[in-house]
Amino acid sequence: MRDAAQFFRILADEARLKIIWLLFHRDELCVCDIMAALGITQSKASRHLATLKHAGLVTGWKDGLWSHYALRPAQDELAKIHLALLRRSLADRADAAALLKTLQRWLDGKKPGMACAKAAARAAKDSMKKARTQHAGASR
Amino acid sequence: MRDAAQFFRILADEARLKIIWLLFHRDELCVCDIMAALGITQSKASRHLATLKHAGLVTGWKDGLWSHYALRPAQDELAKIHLALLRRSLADRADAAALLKTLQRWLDGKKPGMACAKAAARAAKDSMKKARTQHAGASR
DNA sequence: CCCGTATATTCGGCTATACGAATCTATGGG
DNA sequence: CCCATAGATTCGTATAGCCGAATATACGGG
Repeated sequence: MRDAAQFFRILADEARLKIIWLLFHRDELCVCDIMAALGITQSKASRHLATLKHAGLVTGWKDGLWSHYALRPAQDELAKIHLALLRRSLADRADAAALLKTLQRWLDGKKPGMACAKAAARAAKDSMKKARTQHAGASR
Repeated sequence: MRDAAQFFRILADEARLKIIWLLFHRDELCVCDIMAALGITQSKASRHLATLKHAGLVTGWKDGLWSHYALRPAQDELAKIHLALLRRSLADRADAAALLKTLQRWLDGKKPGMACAKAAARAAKDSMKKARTQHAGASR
């Protein structure tokens, strides 16, 4: 049962849940996509992806400069069913839908040859700023 | 999605998983039952039960000196399905079955009027000792 | 009242995990 | 070569969670 707890520990992080959620809907994403969609720093994106990979939920491969990540067809039965279920239960959450839309917007704006990691970092910083002010506003 | 992560965080602890698992199979248990079955200290049992209660997964009520706890028919859809699934996926784990047997043995030995918390603490200490020596043996 | 019991809570310490910033490592283009 | 880029890793730190021991609370019996 220790490994069951371990498995849930992997899911017990909002950023990781979001990454998994996005990967349900795209075959693959690169690190800068995650940065831009979640509005997080590069190191945070990279670290969480490494965690997911290490846990076996995700695969990653390099293609030149870019690292791509994709969901891994879960080997473990516990994981498989829980992930399928997770997908369904996230499906009717407003923030999950919004997240997909943010990703879509980012992907649409992506031009081949652009400095996409920098653009992603900018986008992330903007969205962090927006989140902060929203928060400040909401707390009054 | 923050609350989804929060929910998984509750499940991300072996002791809490075990408690939930036991409560799947008995209508109610008191703190000393948990201590004895899991082989943990009183404060650990009480704290994890409080956590589960606070998370809404469990209800508790006092009956004289004893506190009883029971699973709470989950209100949240996410929680409900995941718990049902969890139950199924734990069902064919050897350690989960063993845990139930340990509980059964403890309950069978329980006599009305006995100092059951003390007996539970003793049982817990014994099982901790056994686990330690097993561990030491296995690591060689 | 006073005591023993069952449970809750507090305390102090420890470990695990998360984070941003900075740095390191590859890789491809000029 | 050299440089800019994508991503991985390190570093120092902050926070969160877990723990056992000790203490506090609340209840019931004598």
